[in-house]
Amino acid sequence: MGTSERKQREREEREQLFLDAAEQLIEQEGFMQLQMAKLAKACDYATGTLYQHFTSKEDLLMALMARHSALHLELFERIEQWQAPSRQRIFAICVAEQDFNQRQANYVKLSQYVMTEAVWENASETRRSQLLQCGQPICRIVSGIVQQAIDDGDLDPQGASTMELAYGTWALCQGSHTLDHTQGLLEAFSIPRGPMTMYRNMNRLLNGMSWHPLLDLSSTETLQTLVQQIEQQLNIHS
Amino acid sequence: MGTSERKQREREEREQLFLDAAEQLIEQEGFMQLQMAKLAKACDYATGTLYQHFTSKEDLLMALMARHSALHLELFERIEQWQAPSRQRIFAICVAEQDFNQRQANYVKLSQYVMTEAVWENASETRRSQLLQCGQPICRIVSGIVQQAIDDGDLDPQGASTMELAYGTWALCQGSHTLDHTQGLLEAFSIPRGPMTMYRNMNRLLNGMSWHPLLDLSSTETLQTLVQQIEQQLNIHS
DNA sequence: GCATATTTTGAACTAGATTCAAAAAACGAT
DNA sequence: ATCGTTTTTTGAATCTAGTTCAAAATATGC
Repeated sequence: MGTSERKQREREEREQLFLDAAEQLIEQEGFMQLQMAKLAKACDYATGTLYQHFTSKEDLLMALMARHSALHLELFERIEQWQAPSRQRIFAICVAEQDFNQRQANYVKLSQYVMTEAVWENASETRRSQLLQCGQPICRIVSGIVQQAIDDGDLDPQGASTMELAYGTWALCQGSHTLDHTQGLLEAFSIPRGPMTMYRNMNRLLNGMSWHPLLDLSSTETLQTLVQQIEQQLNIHS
Repeated sequence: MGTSERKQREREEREQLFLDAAEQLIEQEGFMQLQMAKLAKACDYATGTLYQHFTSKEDLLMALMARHSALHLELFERIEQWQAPSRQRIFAICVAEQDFNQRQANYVKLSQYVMTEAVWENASETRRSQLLQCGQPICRIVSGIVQQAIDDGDLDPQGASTMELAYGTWALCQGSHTLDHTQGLLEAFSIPRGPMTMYRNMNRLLNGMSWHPLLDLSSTETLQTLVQQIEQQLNIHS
């Protein structure tokens, strides 16, 4: 009946309200400082009400992550639409992500935290699969680019599945961001901070997949121009 | 004077005792279940005593990590001693790590957790730099292998620092392990579990660095043989 | 053997997540 | 509109586990 639909909608709205407020609080004082009671009060609800939406604090963090990944997806969709050689498109993902993560450092940390057993295991099963679902379209887009490369004859998979190749780029991105965001690590090993290191390594990986056209890494210029081109065309930094 | 030396030693011994016990408890029930009071009791000490060694629970987890990384280092040292072409040696690190992490799944999770802001920021500064120090010899060894490759003419850095190249392999390993250990992730994206995916991607990266001799990835056989060879020669699975 | 300094102890303190019985609100039938 | 019933909200009470600290125990040096 009609009333229950409205209720459902109101419930959904309240959930978004909680998430909005959580986002704001995290913005202000970092996600470690987030407190359930404080959050509830900030929304003029009782603590218990918060627990009608999220089974635990971890569940809430994960919900936040899931919602946030919609923004992330948007990025990928922009690249999906972009008409360009596959090699540029796959690299564009890396560039877009780098920029995205740069600006949402809190979220990189949060996602790192959420993927931890400590958090993962304390969220509801529903939430976990929701979050995994969020990855699906992204996965589809990346696979699509790999597939395009194969179809265009730019990439010979040599027996590897499209997923395997996509996984490689993913792992490299993931690992780079993790290392990047670990306090003091780059400094301890005197690795220059900044995206270029990761860009170069990504292109090495792509070259190693024989993903044409290969990029010449001996010139800093070439890569920098490429990055700028991508940033402009995709309207990154917007 | 003599007495204070003995005291120092006893203190050190007790610290190891705590860490041993913590290790055992984690073995039994996972690191999330570790409780300071329980741990102290298990060692027949009061809770307060535990806090004379570790400023917080996070500090303890980090100490555990630091100690554990000595085992990790051992692995790297075995490879450092190993006389072989640089390309085999750098890949051997990957193989050895894979095996190591396979068997110490708890530690992969712990290290993932420890590198989280939530933990990192709650450990003492001393401990943090201790942990970073632990990475130094490993870093040195990997850099050494890269350097060997350059000296042997197997690798043209094309202007990249040895650290940058080492960083690439590190990030790929790191990222792969993170993804591997995130519950349900591989399954959600139907990526076959097992080390071969990561081995192939690592070799793609190395090929992309033009690290000679390049490995032909079109044959599963070749790679598998290589892995077996490395495992035998390094006496992995021991 | 005694005065002083150091170390250990564990009960008390604390923070903050979670629960749940009571109160309030919504609902639906009369 | 009224009343009995169901659903939702509330927030004080509960609970867990990390951390502290004053008192007790032990060690040290004279």
